[in-house]
Amino acid sequence: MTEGHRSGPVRSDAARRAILEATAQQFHEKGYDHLTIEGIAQRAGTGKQTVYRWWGSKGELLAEALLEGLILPDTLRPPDTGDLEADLSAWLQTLSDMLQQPRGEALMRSLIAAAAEHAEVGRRLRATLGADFVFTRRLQAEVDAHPGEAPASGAELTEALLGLIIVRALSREPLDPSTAARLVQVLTAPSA
Amino acid sequence: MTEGHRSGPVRSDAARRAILEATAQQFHEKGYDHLTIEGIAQRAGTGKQTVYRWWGSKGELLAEALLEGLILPDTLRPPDTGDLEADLSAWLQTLSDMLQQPRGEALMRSLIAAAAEHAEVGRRLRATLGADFVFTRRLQAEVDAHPGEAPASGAELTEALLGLIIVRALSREPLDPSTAARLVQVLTAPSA
Amino acid sequence: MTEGHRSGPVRSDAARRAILEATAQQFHEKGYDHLTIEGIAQRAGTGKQTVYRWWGSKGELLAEALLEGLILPDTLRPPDTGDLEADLSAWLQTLSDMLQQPRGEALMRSLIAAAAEHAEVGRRLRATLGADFVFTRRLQAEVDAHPGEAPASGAELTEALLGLIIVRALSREPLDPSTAARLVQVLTAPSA
Amino acid sequence: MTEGHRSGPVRSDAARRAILEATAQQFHEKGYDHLTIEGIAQRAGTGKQTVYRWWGSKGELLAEALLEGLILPDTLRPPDTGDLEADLSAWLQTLSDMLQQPRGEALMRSLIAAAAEHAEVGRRLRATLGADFVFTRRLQAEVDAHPGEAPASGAELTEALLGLIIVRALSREPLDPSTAARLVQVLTAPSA
DNA sequence: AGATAAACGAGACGGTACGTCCGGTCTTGAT
DNA sequence: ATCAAGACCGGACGTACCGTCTCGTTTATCT
Repeated sequence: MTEGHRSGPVRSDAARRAILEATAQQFHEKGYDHLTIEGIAQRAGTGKQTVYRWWGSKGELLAEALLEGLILPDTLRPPDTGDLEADLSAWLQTLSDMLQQPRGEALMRSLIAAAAEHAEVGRRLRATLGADFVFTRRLQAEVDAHPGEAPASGAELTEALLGLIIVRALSREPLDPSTAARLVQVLTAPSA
Repeated sequence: MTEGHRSGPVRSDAARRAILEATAQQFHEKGYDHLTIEGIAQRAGTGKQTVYRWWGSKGELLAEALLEGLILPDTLRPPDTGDLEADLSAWLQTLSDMLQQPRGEALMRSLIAAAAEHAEVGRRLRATLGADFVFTRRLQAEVDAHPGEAPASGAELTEALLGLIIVRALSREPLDPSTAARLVQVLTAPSA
Repeated sequence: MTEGHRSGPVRSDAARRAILEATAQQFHEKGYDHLTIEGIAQRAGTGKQTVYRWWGSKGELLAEALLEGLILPDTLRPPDTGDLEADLSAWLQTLSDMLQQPRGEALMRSLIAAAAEHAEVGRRLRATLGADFVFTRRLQAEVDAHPGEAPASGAELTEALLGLIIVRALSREPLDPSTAARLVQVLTAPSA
Repeated sequence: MTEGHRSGPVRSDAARRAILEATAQQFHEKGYDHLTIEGIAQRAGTGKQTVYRWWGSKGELLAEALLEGLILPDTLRPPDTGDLEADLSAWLQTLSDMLQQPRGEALMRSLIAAAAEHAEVGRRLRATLGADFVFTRRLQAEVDAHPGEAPASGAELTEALLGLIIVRALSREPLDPSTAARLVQVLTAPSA
C-alpha cells in the first residue's frame, strides 16, 4: 500500500471557510490589532479550538485569507493591456486612489502591521501587490532589451514603487497622483 | 492675569526619563507588540498612573523615545561628506547592514508595526530615516540644477529607497548590497 | 514605628461580600460541582481576577461562605432547652427533616462533595454540624457523671450520629424519624 | 417471532475490561475529580464514543468498577471468625489503618466525592463497606436474641460506625484505634 | 509656618482576550 | 452495529494586561 491511512472525521470545509470569512470581515471592520481569535470564532460560529487546531496565530489566519483573495479587492490586480507604462501608471493610480480614502489607508496600514508581525503575510503581501507579478516580468523584459542602460532590475523598481506607497501610508502623507505618474515615468524611462 | 495658578510638585524628570528608558529597553527586548505599559512602569519603578498621566498609549511613549534618540543608533544618521552619491550609498549600506542581522531586522519590523498603529511614530520614523533630512535637501538641489531632466523630486526618490528597505524587511527578503548601490546610481543619475 | 505599611487601595469589602453571596447563591442553585468561578464573578459583578486575588479555589470560597453563615440555615443550630435528650432528638429531627426534602438532600450532598475536596470545608462542616458544639460538651458532661459506664465519649457519639446522616445522604436511603429517635435513646442512655 | 435481529459485531469485552481497568487506574492516580472520560479512553486505548455508548457518566463507570472489585482492596471485606465483637473490631481497625495512610485517606475521600455526585456509587459504597454485609445480619441476630433491650438495629449501628469513619475522613481528624475499639464495645454491648 | 493640592509608588478594581482542557456529539473507514 | 480515531461546538479554566480608581506619602507653591 501507498500511505498510512487515518480513519475518522475529516477536516470540515464549512468551518474552514466560515473562519476565513470571519477573519476577513473582522479584519476589515476592526483592523489587524483588535482582531481577536475569540471574535473570529464567535463570528464564524465555531469553537475556538477549531481555530487553534488549524492555525497557530491570527497572522496565519490572515495570510491564508489573503491567499484566498478575501482581503484585497480584485481591482488591485495589475492590468495588462500591453502598454507597460500605462499599466504601471494605472495600477499605481488604483493603489493611490485606495489610499486616498480613510478605509483604504486603514486597510493598508493594517496589512503592514500584519506583515511586520508575521513573515508569511509579508511575503504574500509583496507577492500580491507587485513584486512577483506581471510588472516584474515585463519590466525585466524591458530592461533586458536595453542591456547596460538600466542597471536596476524591474523587480526592484516595482518594489521601490510599492515601498513609496508604504512609506506614505505609514507617515500619513497623501500621495499626489501626479507625483506617482512622474515616478513611473522616471523609473520606466530606460535612461535614454 | 496670566494663568490659573497651581500649587504642588512639578512633573518629575527622573520618572520621565526612567519611563522613556524603560520603554526603549523593553522595546528592544520584546518588540512593539509584547510591549506593555505595566511592564514599562514596573521596569521604570513607577506607578502605572504616572505613565498614563503623561502619555496616552504605548505609541506615544515610543514616539517620544524615538525623538529622544533612545531607539535608533546614531550610526543611522546620514553622513555628509559633500559627495552626495557616496553619502547616499553609505547610508543605504548602513541600513542594509543593520537588516542583515536578526536583531536589526526585528527592530525595523517593530518600528514598522508601531508606525502602522500610531501616526506620530510613522511621521517620526520617516523624518528620522531619510525623507526630511539632508539627503532630501541635497537631492533636491541636484534636481534643481538640472531642470526638466529628472521630474521626480529628491524627497520622493529618498522615500522610494526607504520604501524598498521596508518592503524587504516586511517580506524577509535580504537586500543585496550591490543592488542597493545600483539603485542609488540609477536614482541619482540625472538621466544623463 | 511598629510595622511595614503599604500604601495604595485597600481590599474592597463590597466586592468581598458580593462574591461570597454570589458563591452561596450559586451553590444553592447548582450545587458544588457546576459551581464555577466564572459564574460567581459574573453574578457578583466583579472581575475573575478579583476572585483569584483573594481565594485560591472554589473550595476556599465555600469554606468562607460557610463560616459567614451564608450556606446553612440558622435552623440547624442546636437548641438548648436544658433537656439533653430532647435537644439532641430535636436537632436530629431537624436534620432528618431537611434531608427529606430533595433540596435539603442535594444541599447536604453538595456540602459533602465540597468537604471531600477541600479540607477546610470538611473541618468547618464538622464544626458547624455537631462535633464542636454544645451537644459535645453536654454529652461529655453526662458521660463524666457516670464514669466507667459509657466508655465512648460524647464527641464521638455525636460524630456517629452525624455520620449516620451522611451515610444516608450518600446512599439515598431515607432516615426514618423513629429510627433517629431510637438511636438517640441508645446513645444517650448511660448503659442503664 | 421472538425479537428484532441485529447485525454487526457484539459488544467487545476487551474494550469493556480495558475501560474499567483504566477507570480504576486513573481513579487511584488522580482521584474522582480530575478523572476524565477522555483520559480513561486514551488509557484504555479505545475511542471516547465506546465509553459513552455503554456508560453515561464517570459516576457510572466508577460504580461498575467498584462492583467489579477494581477499586477497593480485598482486605476490606469483613472477616468472619465467629466472634462478632472481634470481627467488627478487626474490620474497623483495617479501615482506620487505611485512613492513617495519605493514599488511603485520599481514596476514601475520592469515593465520598463520587458517592455525593452519583447515587449508584453511594449505594454500592454503603453496600460494600458495611451495611449490607455479614455484620449487619449478625448484629441483627444478636439484637433479635435480646428483644426489647437494644432498640437500635444492627444495620444502623454499622452505619453509624461507617459514618464516624466518613466524618473523620472529611474533617481530616485521625481516628484513634482505641476510640474505635471502645465504640465497638459500646455498640455491641447489648445494654447489659 | 501652615495649608493646599498635585505628583508619585503601589496596587485593587471591572473587564477582555488569551491559549488550554474537557464535555458530549458526530463522522469516517475498518472489522 | 461496534470499534479506534478524532473533528466539532461549547464552556470554563487560570493568567496577562488594559485603563480607571483609590490610597498614603512627598513636595512645591500660595496664603
